[in-house]
Amino acid sequence: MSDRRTALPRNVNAPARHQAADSFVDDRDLKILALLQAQGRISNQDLAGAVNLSPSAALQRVRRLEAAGLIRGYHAEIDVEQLRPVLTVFAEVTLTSHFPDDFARFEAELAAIPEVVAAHQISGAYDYLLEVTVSDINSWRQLADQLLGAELGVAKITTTVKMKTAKPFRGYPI
Amino acid sequence: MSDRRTALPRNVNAPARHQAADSFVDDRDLKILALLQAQGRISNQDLAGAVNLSPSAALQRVRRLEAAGLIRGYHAEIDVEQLRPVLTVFAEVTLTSHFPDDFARFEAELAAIPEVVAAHQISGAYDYLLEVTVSDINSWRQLADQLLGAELGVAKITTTVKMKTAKPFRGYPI
DNA sequence: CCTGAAATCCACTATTG
DNA sequence: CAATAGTGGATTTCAGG
Repeated sequence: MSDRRTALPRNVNAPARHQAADSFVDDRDLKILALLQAQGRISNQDLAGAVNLSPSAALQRVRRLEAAGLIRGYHAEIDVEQLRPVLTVFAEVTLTSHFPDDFARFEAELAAIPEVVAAHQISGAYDYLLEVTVSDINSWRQLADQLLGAELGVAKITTTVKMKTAKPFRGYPI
Repeated sequence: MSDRRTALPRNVNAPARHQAADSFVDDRDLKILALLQAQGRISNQDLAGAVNLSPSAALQRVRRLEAAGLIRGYHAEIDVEQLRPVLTVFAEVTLTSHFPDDFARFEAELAAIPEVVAAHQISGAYDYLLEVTVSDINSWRQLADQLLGAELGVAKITTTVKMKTAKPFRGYPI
């Protein structure tokens, strides 16, 4: 299990650098990022060819982008619905109090629940938008009750049921 | 640009098979899927070792999972915020009429807008939940106006601004 | 559906420009 | 920073059970 290709430096909570970092990211890097985002398992040779570089130069750039945290990892896109029935719900969660500790405690709980596949803190009529995948609506009711009763300061949960995917996520415009 | 590893059969709109397909997916396949979802660029050798198979047998299974559409593709996870300032908004969209053609037309439009990184048709107080990445709130206002004025039958858009990621999407529980 | 060997291809490392 | 060339190792194919 050596797998050096996926052992990326963590660099968590690194400050966002925006323009400042752009000096390190030229057009070729952007093309590399776009290609890897679309085809995460493209061979280094093909990648190099696509950006008119030698394989060694391309590999050097990829390693630099990984080390800089611009590439956070590589993932296969799995069609879970072929594995088992999936009900996806979006949950709008409101907390009762809004001290930093309250947010942190709630987010730690979210991290521990695998069915919560993504969560966003938002600004508006509620506090968090959760994307949750469960087997059926009863499972969601149980999970929601659990969140409400876990002394996490959850005041309210509004559920929206997903019918179908209108546009699947396939990466950001680069 | 041979890259056979990413040239997957499309198999779009294949019927969901659920339990029926499970006869083709054993525990080893599930482990392979989970591993590739977490580490999309793991070497075939390491993958084979992790599931106690020879490299050729592991590769055969991966190819079968790709052909069956269970693996839809491979993607690098990019930290766009290091590239440029990003404002993410969630837009709740209501259409004026709800014939199949109206949905199709609207979804075709979404597909053509790169800033709309994901879209879900939902059941509830509105019709679609959009995840949109723009540079700032003015860009979003322009884009929203464009959607409202494009004769797409968009009746209403409610915007929620994302503050930060509470739990990043890193795949589904398998 | 697996193993194991053989062949091909590729990642990775100097070295040099 | 990039190209070239080399080699060790991985991917992939194929024969056989």
